[in-house]
Amino acid sequence: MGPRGSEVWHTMLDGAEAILREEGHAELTSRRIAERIGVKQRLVYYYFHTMDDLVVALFQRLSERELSRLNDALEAEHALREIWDTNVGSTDARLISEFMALANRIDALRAEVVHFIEAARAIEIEAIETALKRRAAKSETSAPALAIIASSVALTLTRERQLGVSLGHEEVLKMVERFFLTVED
Amino acid sequence: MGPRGSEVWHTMLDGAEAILREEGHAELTSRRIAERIGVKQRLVYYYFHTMDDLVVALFQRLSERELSRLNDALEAEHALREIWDTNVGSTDARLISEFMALANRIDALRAEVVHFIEAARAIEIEAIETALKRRAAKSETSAPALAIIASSVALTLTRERQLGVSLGHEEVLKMVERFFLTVED
DNA sequence: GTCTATACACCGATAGAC
DNA sequence: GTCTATCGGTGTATAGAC
Repeated sequence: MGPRGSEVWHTMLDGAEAILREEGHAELTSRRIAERIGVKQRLVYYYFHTMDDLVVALFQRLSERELSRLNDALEAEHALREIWDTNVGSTDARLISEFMALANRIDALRAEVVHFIEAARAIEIEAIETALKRRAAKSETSAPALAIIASSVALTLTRERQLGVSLGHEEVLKMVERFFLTVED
Repeated sequence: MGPRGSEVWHTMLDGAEAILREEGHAELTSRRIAERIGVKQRLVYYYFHTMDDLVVALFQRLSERELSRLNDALEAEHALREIWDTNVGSTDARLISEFMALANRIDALRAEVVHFIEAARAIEIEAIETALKRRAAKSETSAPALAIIASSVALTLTRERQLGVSLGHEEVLKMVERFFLTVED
């Protein structure tokens, strides 16, 4: 396995990520990656033993960045709102759906996905608990339940917006806004 | 295009659906379908001009069945609970994720997915409105918002259960149960 | 309606030179 | 570390016989 973390290594993952976002996993081949970043196909197999390894590494890199981002948000004043806005505003639903389909097939990727979901949820639960405590409001509300609801809805809104569906979106956004007003300023 | 709705036509879609559920779209090829149902590959192209056509037809068949099921549930006494239980209990999250990824690539499929989401949501909104009216409770609650929340959460719970994640599931199920007790006896 | 046979493209992966 | 060259396999799709 080639030097993990090297410049070329990152360049290859950059190319792979762009292909996955723009064209989907059917086009995510060693040849397309090499063509895109201007090297020969053989080199991809120098840095990643198999294409599955490359996909797992790509998800790991993305997962680490996202978890780091979530941890940073935890320090912000309005952590909840920041997490929500980012999830709804800059999540790439297509990228996620491609990874989900790939995880059905690649065991190592599925393990990474599970780890990410659990780690992200733990952070989000913490953000919600902090917000609820600060307002000392509705202590009977379950933070884990809210965490699942919020992340589920955020993903759905993003996916549907990208598909071109908007039925009910306005109403749910209003409801979320009302919730924020009760727990954060 | 071969006889749509004929016996062989359905057999082919049955095989395709099984492959998609069990092995994913990477294995959904004309050769594998033919092998699985015991015909020659050429025949697949007699009934479906292209593999994309087959995928679209498969989703349409599934979509029609699901919408019909939802409409039937609307007639039941506890429509909401029935819809919820089916969504959480017998939805195949893997099948959905495979279709989602395919929809990123196949325009005609994306159009079918959009139609399904909108039709299903309309039915679910109706079920929620009926339940809310019957109890004359919380008339300020938005049915479209609840519809999005419920379907989002149901899909997440199903997907995560199949992945092996359970963090927060118990809490959200309790919350749903409490909601049912307030609108449906 | 179902078959045999095949054209053609592209894939993952490896051998081995420089 | 990057390359040329290549192998074996599989995919979509079509020509055309029966």
